[in-house]
Amino acid sequence: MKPRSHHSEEQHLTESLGATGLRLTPQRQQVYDVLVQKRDHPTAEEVFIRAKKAMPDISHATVYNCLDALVKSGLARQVTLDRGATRYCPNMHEHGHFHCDTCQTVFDVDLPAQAMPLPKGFAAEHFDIAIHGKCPDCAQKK
Amino acid sequence: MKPRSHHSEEQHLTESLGATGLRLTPQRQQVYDVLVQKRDHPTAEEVFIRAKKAMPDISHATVYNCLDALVKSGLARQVTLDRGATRYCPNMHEHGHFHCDTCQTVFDVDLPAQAMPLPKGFAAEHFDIAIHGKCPDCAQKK
DNA sequence: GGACCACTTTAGAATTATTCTAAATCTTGA
DNA sequence: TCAAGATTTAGAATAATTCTAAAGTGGTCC
Repeated sequence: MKPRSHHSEEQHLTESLGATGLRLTPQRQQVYDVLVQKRDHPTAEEVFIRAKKAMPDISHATVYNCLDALVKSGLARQVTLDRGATRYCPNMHEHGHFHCDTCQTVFDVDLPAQAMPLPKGFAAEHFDIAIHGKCPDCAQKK
Repeated sequence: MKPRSHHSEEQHLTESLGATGLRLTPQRQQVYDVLVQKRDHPTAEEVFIRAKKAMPDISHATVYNCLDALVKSGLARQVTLDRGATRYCPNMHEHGHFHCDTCQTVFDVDLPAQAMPLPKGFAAEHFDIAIHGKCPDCAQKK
């Protein structure tokens, strides 16, 4: 048995997409790269703008399609805070999002393995935890 | 000292809005009533449609304005689930939202007094917890 | 007992976010 | 090589929200 040292990113994408019946395409790769390169929770529009730099012909609809594909395949998460555009995050580790109401930054924060006690019968598949407040810097500046 | 048996809803609204520098208007009252009468987490558009029945001249922008006023005054919460319209909820008791991916219903669920351990320095003001999965009925029907 | 001022509402236009459509392109397996 | 299915594309269409300017409302200070 050939030892696989570690999955390359490409392998990882191919497998995750494949498991959902989807293919890895250059556009999906590109959109994923954008998410990973700057983990600032960009909106679809921002992803579009960044992706265009490397791939000028990519279209708006494709970015939405790619983001959906990544989300469905468990490669990215949607982050919805308030009204306004949905944001995307490639961090699949269990975490929540802290939104600083002052500087508007979104931070990933580790959260305790969700022992969230739900009423009997509810079957949870996914938790979205958004916390609003002030980040350390803004809290200090009072 | 005159005993105040309990706040009337109107008093409650007037006080909460007042504390934020806002007035209780017939429109705000109406929008609040819509939220309280059917607690199914309606979107702004749905609130608009329902409010129009009792107040045919109310406008779209006013509904948004009223909802914002209620949220700012701590009389209602925004509920954002995935992409798509924001929903509103007059339940100010600490709770999270369970969204059934099958029947699309949104349930209020009690959650443990948030002992959510945040990294040092973060000052949380508000938690939004959305859980996706299957509600008891849909989970059973398999 | 009206003038004033700040707050609100209104209709509709404008903007923003997302989805849809139909045609062109690419992939893959037979 | 072909056909079927998946994907991308530009642009139109729709949905969600915000903006704008004008008109309405209410309380208060002479």
